[in-house]
Amino acid sequence: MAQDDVYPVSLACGDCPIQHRAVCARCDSEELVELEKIKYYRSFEAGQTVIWAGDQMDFVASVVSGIATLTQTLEDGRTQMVGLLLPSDFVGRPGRARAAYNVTATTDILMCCFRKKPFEEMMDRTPHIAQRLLQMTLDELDAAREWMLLLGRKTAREKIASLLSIVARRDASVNMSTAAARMTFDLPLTREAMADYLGLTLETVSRQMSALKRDGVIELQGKRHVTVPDMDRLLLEAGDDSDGGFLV
Amino acid sequence: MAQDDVYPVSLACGDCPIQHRAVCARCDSEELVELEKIKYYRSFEAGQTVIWAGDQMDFVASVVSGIATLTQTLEDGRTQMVGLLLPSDFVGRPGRARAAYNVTATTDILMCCFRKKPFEEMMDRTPHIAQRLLQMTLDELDAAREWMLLLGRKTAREKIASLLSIVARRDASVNMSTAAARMTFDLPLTREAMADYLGLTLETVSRQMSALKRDGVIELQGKRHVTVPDMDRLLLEAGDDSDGGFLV
DNA sequence: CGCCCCATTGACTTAAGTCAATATGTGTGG
DNA sequence: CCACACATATTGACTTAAGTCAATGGGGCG
Repeated sequence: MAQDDVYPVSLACGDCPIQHRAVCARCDSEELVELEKIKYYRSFEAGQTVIWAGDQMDFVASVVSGIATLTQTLEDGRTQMVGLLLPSDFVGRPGRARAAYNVTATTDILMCCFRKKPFEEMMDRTPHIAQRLLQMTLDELDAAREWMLLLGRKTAREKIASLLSIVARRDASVNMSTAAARMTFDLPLTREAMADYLGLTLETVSRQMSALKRDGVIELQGKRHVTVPDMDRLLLEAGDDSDGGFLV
Repeated sequence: MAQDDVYPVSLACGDCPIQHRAVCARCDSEELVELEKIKYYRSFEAGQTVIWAGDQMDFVASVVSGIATLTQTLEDGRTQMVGLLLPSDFVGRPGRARAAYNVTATTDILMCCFRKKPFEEMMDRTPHIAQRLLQMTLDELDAAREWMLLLGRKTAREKIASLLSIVARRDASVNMSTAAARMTFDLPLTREAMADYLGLTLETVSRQMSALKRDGVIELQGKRHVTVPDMDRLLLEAGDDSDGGFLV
């Protein structure tokens, strides 16, 4: 397992940027005191592996800042990303001893880790945590299913457009900016990571990015900074159901 | 929405074939009494639609017997299966008013429905239910992620072999038969449903089934009855990690 | 400056899709 | 009981989207 920085990061739950969205979101102050006792922070640099599939895992964690990926691989090296972990997302499964997926830091990340045993015990007596985790897991399942539609049925161009709109939407929600017609954001993934996300090769990703640029759907400043002049156009290219209506 | 049979089916929880695996698995007898009050049964014939994506959904349910599918579609009709519902699987999401997916009965099915409002209220005060549902949802998420690897990175032949081994494994677990070298089972899906599951066309499914037959990996009795002379061989064709080791 | 990583582009191959004809099988009514 | 119709499945011929292999380009950092 990769070496991580273990310099003492300290952060009171009350000052935590993800407190309102993380697994602890519903906890009252008493419960937070209890969580403080079993938590510790770890940070990883961009590119580092947080944990390998199959490794013993004695903690569960929340991503505090940065981006990490969950990937699965076939023996011959083909790899598929199966999760994109953003701030407030949860890593690990209570009741499971070993990691099921590779977790890799895509940017520098900070994770709030809970020792697994005490966390599990606490979950058994704290419905707030189990309820919140259930909600988050159901959301992830919905995301996974939308992703399955993308992987199984969309063309390369649609896949790229879908990924770009997902990143744009998330970026808007983080920056509290309203979803405008024209949007600009950073793409936190390499072409290879995009390919692993979308079930494509990196060459195809590159070609389709160029094609979308040529067709005026996107503009590129450098490799990673994207401007979408017309979000509706992008959404159309993504091929999703027109009514971007959200299910409640 | 399709017409369903509402003839009065009645089944005490104590006699329920899925009681030990369903969302109510952890409930004590007192809790079961409460559940009895808010439950009712509905049955659907093979081919019927249980609910359309977007429809109001005033119940959640467990599949008691039979098989149903969850599908998602693009506007132009491309469809992708995103869930295969077997006995004891749960349908619907507490806290959500409308169905997110199309639910279709593949065989005749019986569902144990709970009125949504009272079920949600009960969930809030009954940790056993939320805990069990969390466990089931985490299992589904794992299955969805394995499926994503299949959709994104496997070849048509590997996809078919994977589906066959999943069905074989499930069949074995239902029949309590040990996973033997030689196995025989029914394939409860049409070629089209298989294609929707695997992100392929039905022609490709047909061709690959023929190829696996020609190569001696499977034998067919009629369209739907499959014999696998050597499960290890099939697993190999599925391309999964050799150690079929299960994560706990 | 030059190296390294990441990305782009081109030429060619191939797996899977499309369109279409044919086969198999099942249930219904004459 | 047969024959017809309709569903489902198979197979063939051809097309195409995406993959592969390989060369080239460009930006950032020591």
